Amino acid sequence: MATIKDVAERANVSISTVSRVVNGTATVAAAKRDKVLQVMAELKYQPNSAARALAGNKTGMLGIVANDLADPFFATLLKGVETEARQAGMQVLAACGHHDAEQEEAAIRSLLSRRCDALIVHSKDIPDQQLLDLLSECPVAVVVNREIPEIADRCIWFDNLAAGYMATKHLLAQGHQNIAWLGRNQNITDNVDRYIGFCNALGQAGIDHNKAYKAFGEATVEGGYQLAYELIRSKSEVTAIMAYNDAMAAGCLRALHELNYKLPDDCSVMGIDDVILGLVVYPQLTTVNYPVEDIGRTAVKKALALLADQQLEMTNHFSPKVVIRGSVASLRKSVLRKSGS
Amino acid sequence: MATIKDVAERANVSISTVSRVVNGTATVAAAKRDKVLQVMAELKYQPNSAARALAGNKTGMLGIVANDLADPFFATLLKGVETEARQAGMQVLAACGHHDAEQEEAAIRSLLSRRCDALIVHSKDIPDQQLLDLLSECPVAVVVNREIPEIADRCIWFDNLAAGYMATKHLLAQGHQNIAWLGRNQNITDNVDRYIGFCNALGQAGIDHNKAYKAFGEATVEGGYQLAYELIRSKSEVTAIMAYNDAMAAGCLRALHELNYKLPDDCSVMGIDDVILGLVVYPQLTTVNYPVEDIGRTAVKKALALLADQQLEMTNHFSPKVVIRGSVASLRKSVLRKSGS
DNA sequence: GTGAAAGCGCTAACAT
DNA sequence: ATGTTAGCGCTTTCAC
Repeated sequence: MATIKDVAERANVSISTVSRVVNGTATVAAAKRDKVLQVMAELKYQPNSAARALAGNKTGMLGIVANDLADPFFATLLKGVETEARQAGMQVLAACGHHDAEQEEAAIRSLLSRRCDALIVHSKDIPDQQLLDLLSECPVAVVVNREIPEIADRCIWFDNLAAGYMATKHLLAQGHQNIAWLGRNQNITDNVDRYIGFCNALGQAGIDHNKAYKAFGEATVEGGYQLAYELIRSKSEVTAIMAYNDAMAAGCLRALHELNYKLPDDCSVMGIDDVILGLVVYPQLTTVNYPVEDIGRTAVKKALALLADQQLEMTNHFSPKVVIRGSVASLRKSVLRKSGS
Repeated sequence: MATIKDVAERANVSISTVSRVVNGTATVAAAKRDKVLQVMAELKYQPNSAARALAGNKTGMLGIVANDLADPFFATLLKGVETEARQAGMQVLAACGHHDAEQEEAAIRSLLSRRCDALIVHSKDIPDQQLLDLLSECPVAVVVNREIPEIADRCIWFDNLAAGYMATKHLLAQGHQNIAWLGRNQNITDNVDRYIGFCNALGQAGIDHNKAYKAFGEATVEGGYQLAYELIRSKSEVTAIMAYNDAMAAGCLRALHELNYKLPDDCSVMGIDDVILGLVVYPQLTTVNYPVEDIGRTAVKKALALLADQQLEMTNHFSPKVVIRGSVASLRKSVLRKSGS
């Protein structure tokens, strides 16, 4: 591939002049500029980013650590990040943690090694202190979906507790009392917080959450399916299911269909996340919106502001919002229907 | 961040020695090696990839051009690419084309500029010749989901025509005759090929495809929904819908539910792609498997082989496979049910 | 086994 | 407005 030197020689100018034309860092005589531009095209010149990074001490790359790129949740986060980064002329370098502490660390290290100008980190498996330690090597790092007190101003998170609370409140408002919790069998903060929100709402309604129906499994469509299938067969008095996330809720819906439940009247189902899955199931899922794409964009904005040393004040805390669709019915209606059949 | 020089000084060795320890390119006396290792840890040394790339003339980066990272299809492709790349110790650099020729070109250029060792390209909007021209600047490029005669050996594609054909055959085998085609309103080869497959199957069954029911719209859940809704209301004699992809098929299912169709008996629906959406809808979608993740992995393997100058012979052509789930019923059953109601 | 030194392609002073 | 030059941090000969 052609280098800046090749271009300079062919255009009879110095490499500085070529550099100026490429970067627009200073004015160049029109004739020379045109000649350079022409030669660049002829030679299909593409500046070497490695050399640029080395000389200029910035790479123009934004690193992002996610868990699993195929998961709609991370894919959406990534999209938000990419959109915003591209607008700022930066490239996104993605590395996967695969829900594993060691791989998460390796992912961060490789991004560090690439000298990304900034890092957006989604990590659940590395302990706070170790993460802080790793990130201390990075000029700018923003943490998403996690709150670390020491760097609270560089954390962007979603209020999972409020999400669990609001979702459950919504179910209670529809008259449901026998509400089951379909949880995730993994103690990450998301899960714990949503569950606490669930318990709080129940407690406030005078329902003892210890007596609430609960089942725990994998946070996937399949996990939700299996859990719901078992639960409903043994506890037919349950009139509403609060799932940890939309994937589980979708599995849940499928199980109920298979058990010939008429939805949503025979049983209401509520999710949290608001991913695309909720739009394709029938009935469409009533859920709580988790603005992932927005979070991704905000994380990048924050990172860019930090890079530019602007103290740009912005929310780093996103609140949930209930999205009403078709999977939750009021209990009254359900009961009427049941007694009628 | 610490440099190789810092490490060398602190360990009382030359930078060459540090380099040797880091890369294992030559044996170093045990004592020195240990000292270097220790200092590296103390200083949290991370080799600067830019400098490495510049000096070593390879970046260890694999570039991938996709359209939209949030689309489950590309997300899965990306996952396959990432998995395979990571095993080979390479990092993935993603750039988006956003279904637009100019942006696709910009994406490729930026990847070229980054001096990726190899490129995996998914491009639909750039004409063959221009794409060849762009890729000629890249040491190794593999094209996915497209066949360009000049570089056929570096193309990995899926037989869309066979997919359309097999899917339609499946519908015909269930006795359906009034089959509607829910197509994409954009002439990319995928769409055209699948449609030709559809027509061929129909023709073989003695059905004039010109008279077949057709509707075209956006290849999304929403697009499928709207199209199906309109189509079914005006052409109730349709007993089966062949959708361009799973997303449209999912939208289709929703429309039918809303029209109070009993599925799959009142109307069968078939998709193509086999993405996660098909597992959450009810009934689960009968579709044709498109092994995207596999294609992603194969593309990387091919790229790596090319990099290593191995002439590794491998399939660069993936065939479809029908995946039978619950959204297609045999016509006989449907008719019986209809006359009985 | 180890160190010195020459680049890799570029940017950013610094001259002119 | 333009050219010269000194690095950026590393790999890789080439000597010893």
